[in-house]
Amino acid sequence: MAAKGEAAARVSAGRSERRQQAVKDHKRQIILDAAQRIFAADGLEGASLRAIAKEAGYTPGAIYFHYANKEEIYGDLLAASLDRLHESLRCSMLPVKDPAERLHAGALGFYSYYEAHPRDLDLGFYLFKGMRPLGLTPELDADLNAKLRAALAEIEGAMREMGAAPEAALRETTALFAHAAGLLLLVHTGRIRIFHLDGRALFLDYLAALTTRLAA
Amino acid sequence: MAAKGEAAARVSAGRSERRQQAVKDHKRQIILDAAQRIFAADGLEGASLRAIAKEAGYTPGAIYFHYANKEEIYGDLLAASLDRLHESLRCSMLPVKDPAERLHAGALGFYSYYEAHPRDLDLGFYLFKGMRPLGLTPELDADLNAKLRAALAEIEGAMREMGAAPEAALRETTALFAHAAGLLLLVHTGRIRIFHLDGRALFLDYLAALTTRLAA
Amino acid sequence: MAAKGEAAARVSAGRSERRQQAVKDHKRQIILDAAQRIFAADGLEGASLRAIAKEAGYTPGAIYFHYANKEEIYGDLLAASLDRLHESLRCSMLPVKDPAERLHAGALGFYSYYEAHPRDLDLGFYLFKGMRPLGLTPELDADLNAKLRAALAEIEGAMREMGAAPEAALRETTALFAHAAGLLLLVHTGRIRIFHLDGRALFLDYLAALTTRLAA
Amino acid sequence: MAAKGEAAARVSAGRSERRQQAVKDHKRQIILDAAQRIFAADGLEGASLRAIAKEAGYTPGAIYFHYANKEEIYGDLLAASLDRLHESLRCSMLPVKDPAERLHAGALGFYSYYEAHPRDLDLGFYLFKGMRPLGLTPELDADLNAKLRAALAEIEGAMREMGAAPEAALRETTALFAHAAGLLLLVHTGRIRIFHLDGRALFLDYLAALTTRLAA
DNA sequence: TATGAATGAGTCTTCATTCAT
DNA sequence: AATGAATGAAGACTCATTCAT
Repeated sequence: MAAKGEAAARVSAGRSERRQQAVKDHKRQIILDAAQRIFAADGLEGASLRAIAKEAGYTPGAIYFHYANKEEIYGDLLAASLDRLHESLRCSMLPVKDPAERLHAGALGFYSYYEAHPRDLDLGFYLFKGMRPLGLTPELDADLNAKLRAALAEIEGAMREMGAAPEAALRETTALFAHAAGLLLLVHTGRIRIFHLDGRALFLDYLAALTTRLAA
Repeated sequence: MAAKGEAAARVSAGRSERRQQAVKDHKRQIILDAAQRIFAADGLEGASLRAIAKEAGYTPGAIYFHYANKEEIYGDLLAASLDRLHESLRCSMLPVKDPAERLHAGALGFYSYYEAHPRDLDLGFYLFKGMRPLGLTPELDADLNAKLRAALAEIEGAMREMGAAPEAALRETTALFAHAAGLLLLVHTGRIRIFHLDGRALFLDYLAALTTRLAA
Repeated sequence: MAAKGEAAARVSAGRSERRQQAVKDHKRQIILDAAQRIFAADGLEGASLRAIAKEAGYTPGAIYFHYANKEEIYGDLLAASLDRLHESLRCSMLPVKDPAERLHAGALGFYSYYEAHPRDLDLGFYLFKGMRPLGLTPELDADLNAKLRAALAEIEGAMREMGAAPEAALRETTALFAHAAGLLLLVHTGRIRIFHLDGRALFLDYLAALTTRLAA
Repeated sequence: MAAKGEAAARVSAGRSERRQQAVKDHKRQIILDAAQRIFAADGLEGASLRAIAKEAGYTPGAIYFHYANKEEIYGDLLAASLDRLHESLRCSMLPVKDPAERLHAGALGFYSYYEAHPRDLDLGFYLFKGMRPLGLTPELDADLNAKLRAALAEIEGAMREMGAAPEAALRETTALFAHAAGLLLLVHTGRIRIFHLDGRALFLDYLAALTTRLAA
């Protein structure tokens, strides 16, 4: 009877644990959504923990039960953003059969995603405020890198299907990433206006040259 | 004799004015240097007026005699950086006769400058804190843009000497700028490590493709 | 039994809430008292949030948990003062039966209150720093005006009992208020000394004339 | 010859001194006018020495050659205001023959002056920030009091011509002053609106009662 | 006489974080 | 799990005043 009871307890504990975990995740999500809204409205610097807490319907102190600190929220926010990016790429590439066209779709999808969500790019690079090793734990950092790689792997894959060697595909994907990021920086900071040019047009130019290169 | 005395006085006044101006500039320079150091150590966000003043050997209030506000210091810092960039490009391009080689020298000089001075790139883009266009007055902003364009004009010129049409030269210069910026972002944030690649090598790849393109 | 428990819980919750509210009010009171002391010592302009916080045994930031800003403290201070005034008037008028005598008691009580608390009058008029209507929110302002009117209504009531028409009572009350304020200004600034006269004596003269007027 | 030379020198010194004094006064006047403008625009608290200096075309430090400190400027400002008040009263009373009418004209002139120049009343009472003996030297204070008395003496004189005993005239003048000041306080702070009454109308009521009193 | 530079103390307010309850 | 309270350090900026030149 005792064993039975224990087993039941264990099972019950398992269920209860799972439920608790679900509740926990849900609350984290609520905070995350609030952070996203605040962050979208006020930017990285403007978003204070107080504001996020308020938006989430919590007091500032309560946040610390769900997140160790502000950086962790940012990490989660970035992870979610990268997941959305990945999903977006998948959706736009999946229906396309031809590898070259798939590459085109994916690359443009990448550019478009960050064109539409400037803050997300900001978030992705916000560590670049002077190299301070701040924030993110190595694990979290590794996790974020993996997510980014996973998203870019879609594009890399298309290149390989086009016949690119693995190293070449990696190099071109990285270069593509850098090019898009650089252009978006110009676009979002308004610096592109100096040149009276259009970021998307320039990106299409780059894509055209890339396709030629890969075809050769 | 009276005339002579007046003339002397005028000259003396001119000298004194010039001296005063020189002293004034020198003081601004001291503050600017201090800002540069603080800024290099703590990043754009971390650099406080208090810290800058302390580093410069001033009280916070004293700064306001030389600069109207923090933004103005940033503006000056960026202007100085762009001037140094321009000077650096000129030095590395001037001795080179062949246009293609000059382009190569200039482009690499551009990349190298920001590779060596990560904060300067950060400074150049620091408005990208979430799209708020705040900060720099329109005049200052225009001035800074002009300085950037002047520096890039060196590279643009080389392209034109290689036979590129004006619009093409502008497009390619902008793209080059964006590509370098994107790569440097990857490098400085350490994100390049995800791909186990070298930023400079990637930039050289880009340059090679560009040269081919312009030659065609 | 469950119902009973719930009921108990509800009661307990009610008690706890009430207790919390009491604690909150108490803390506000502590700050208010500190503000009153600082304010009495250094005047309205001299009283800084820092000083108030220190006097209250708080850090400056802690004040903002209890008050949104400095103005709100002033508002509370003034509200408390007006309540004390009202209470004081009630106490001095209540025991007096004869309307004329009650008016006399009330009016003199009014004068005496501000004679004894110079800063409170200052507080009441502190918006007069050059007509800028800033400060108090409209709601708070309305609330304070209501408190003042409530206090003066005691005097107005006595006038009406003496047979004054409503409009006359209002006019005379307002005039009485103005006269007292003007005299107190002369007294507190020491300007009354120019005339070698006594403020209270002058106020009694005014009261005598007023009584005659109302009797007619 | 020596004597003659000395005399000439003395005379010349006298002239030069007088000229210097005139220049000095003129510069003080320039500062004073600037202060008046700034002060009218920004109020007592808002007017900073820097702003006044700038408005006067001086640097802050230069002000200290003409005024010992800010308070002294205020003192001069008040003195000038009181002179203007006096002049204003004289102008409005002089043409009126009948003493009762002259009193009326003077009293209303007094009210009107401060009604039109709210800041001047503020200035006159600004010491009332908690009794601090700040600022004005005893001599300056005495001077200002004399100016005020001189202005009010016009009104006092009219009362005496109406047959009032000296003490009664002084008392009534002081009371009139206080009444006007109290009403103006209510008007300028907007507090009069609580009562839905008009300051000037109330003052006229007061004047009517006063005239009756003095006629009796 | 005037400037330009500097001081030093001060202003109010915001922040991420901690902790007793 | 959450609150309400509090910390303490920091933020940019302003002030009247002084003083060498």
